Amino acid sequence: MGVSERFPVSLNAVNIVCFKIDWEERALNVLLLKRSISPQKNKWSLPGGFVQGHETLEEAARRIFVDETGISPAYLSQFRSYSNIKRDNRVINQRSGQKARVVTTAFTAIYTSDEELQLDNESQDIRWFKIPRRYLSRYIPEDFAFDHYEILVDTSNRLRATLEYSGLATRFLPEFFTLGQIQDIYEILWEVELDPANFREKLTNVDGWIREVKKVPENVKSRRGKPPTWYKEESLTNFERMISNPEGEKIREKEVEYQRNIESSTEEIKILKKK
Amino acid sequence: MGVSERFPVSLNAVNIVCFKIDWEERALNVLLLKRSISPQKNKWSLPGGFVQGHETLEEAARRIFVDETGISPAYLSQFRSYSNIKRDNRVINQRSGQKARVVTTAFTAIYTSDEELQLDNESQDIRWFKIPRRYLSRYIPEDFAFDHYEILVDTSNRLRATLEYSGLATRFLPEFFTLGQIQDIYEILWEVELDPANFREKLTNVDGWIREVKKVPENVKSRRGKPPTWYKEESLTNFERMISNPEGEKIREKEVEYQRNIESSTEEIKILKKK
DNA sequence: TCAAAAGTGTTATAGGTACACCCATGC
DNA sequence: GCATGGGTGTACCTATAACACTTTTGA
Repeated sequence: MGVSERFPVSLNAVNIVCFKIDWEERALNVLLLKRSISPQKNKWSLPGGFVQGHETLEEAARRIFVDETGISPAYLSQFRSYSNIKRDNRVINQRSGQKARVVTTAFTAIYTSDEELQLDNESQDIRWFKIPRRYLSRYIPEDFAFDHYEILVDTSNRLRATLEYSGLATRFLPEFFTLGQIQDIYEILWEVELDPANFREKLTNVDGWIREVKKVPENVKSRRGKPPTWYKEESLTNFERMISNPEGEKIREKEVEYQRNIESSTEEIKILKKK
Repeated sequence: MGVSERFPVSLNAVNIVCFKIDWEERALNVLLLKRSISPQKNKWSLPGGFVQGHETLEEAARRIFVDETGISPAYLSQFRSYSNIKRDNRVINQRSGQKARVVTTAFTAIYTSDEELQLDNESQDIRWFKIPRRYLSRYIPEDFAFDHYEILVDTSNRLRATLEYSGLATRFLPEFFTLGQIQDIYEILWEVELDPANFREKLTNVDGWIREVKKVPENVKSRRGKPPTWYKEESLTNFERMISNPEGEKIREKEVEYQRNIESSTEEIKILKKK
């Protein structure tokens, strides 16, 4: 059962849900690995692994993600921990047959570049998958390892909901960007069309989020149309007023559903109070 | 270091930040325990303990909270995990001297009733502490165990910020409540005064959150003034438009600061990408 | 009858939505 | 010139904020 009753052994893992924008398809993508080792061999999974004794969850997430994918995320932040007992309960000592359950902490990551992915030796395939808001199952693998499908769905719902009241959108963009590109992020993630005039109005009324930069960044190839004003992120603020999503009701419903799920998971056990 | 390099031992704990409203003082309170065991003996701490192998984090949080306090929370939801290596690194085997680090997952809990607290044998004192927005240190103990002060501050900032776009306020109230009581929650947590007329307007425009109930609940002692309309929570929605906090800027700033902190904690390690 | 709490109404201002229009550039 | 993406202006409507006012009760 554990090292002792007092200190039961459980293993701490992390999993990284890494998003990027596919600019050609105008779609949100997520990075998945096909496992080549047991358990759950041959199934698709989120990048992840065990936390070592000398590192924080955040450090583990970054280390493991870089090791398993060959790329480095521009943003990495804790989402929540998953601890269903059945999610992963494995033998940790072949001789004694001792088993331990695995608690994983899911991280939301954002990747902004376009480098080549590198397979490590625990995976047989690595790919970006399109994750649309609807009919998700048509675009992603059927055979997910552990509870990684659930983690993916929770994380992407939260990501979409978060855009309404935080400046996370700019984390999908390079250092210098235009207002039109911020609008693109919102349109791609929400799968809606927004009025450019009103959207810009909204953006320029958010304090402390983005700052105009005078010089045009290098490596910008000129194209048709008026040259845009360039901006850079100042700080990742939360908004005073929401940038409201025309399809927001559906996304907020999913967040409500999610809340109900994580709450009900505690209702199963009834404990009598001491008296 | 661990069971093996592959499966490093780390201990999973939970801590519960339990809030309630002190209606007499019109203040937000948090429940703290004074430890009577090592480590960190005689320091004040959040209720918490180790997760057993057969239970989820949520189940552990509820079990431990009930055991340690004698009361049962009306709301319990994961906040985030804390994994600083120095936060708690303890000997788990006296013979071998084997040490293990403790990762804790903090939970936000809300208590709505007023039953008597029960001390268990690992604590020498249990008390509700007032946690105002400013000059917090004047109201809470100086000697906090582990990183519990940090957890308390993060959690209460998040709680205050969350009210702007979610219906969490009703979780501080009993099954049946009035619009005035919802306003009280906002006023107490934000330490502001809100216009009753405009506040009611806002509330009645939120879909699916609260529902009018025709009958007057029992045990309501009549008092001066027009008898109020009674409501009950329908579902814990996220709002389409924020209920904006006149002091919101300061609270949002704290959330931004917090975001910066948890992000920068990953920046310390630089890892070269494989090529 | 008056104080207290709940609840309604009114007005000025700010914000949101829809849409027409202007600007600078490459082809 | 004209298509293209960037950007401004305006009219209309809704939301918010401030505050006066009415309703219903207990003492």
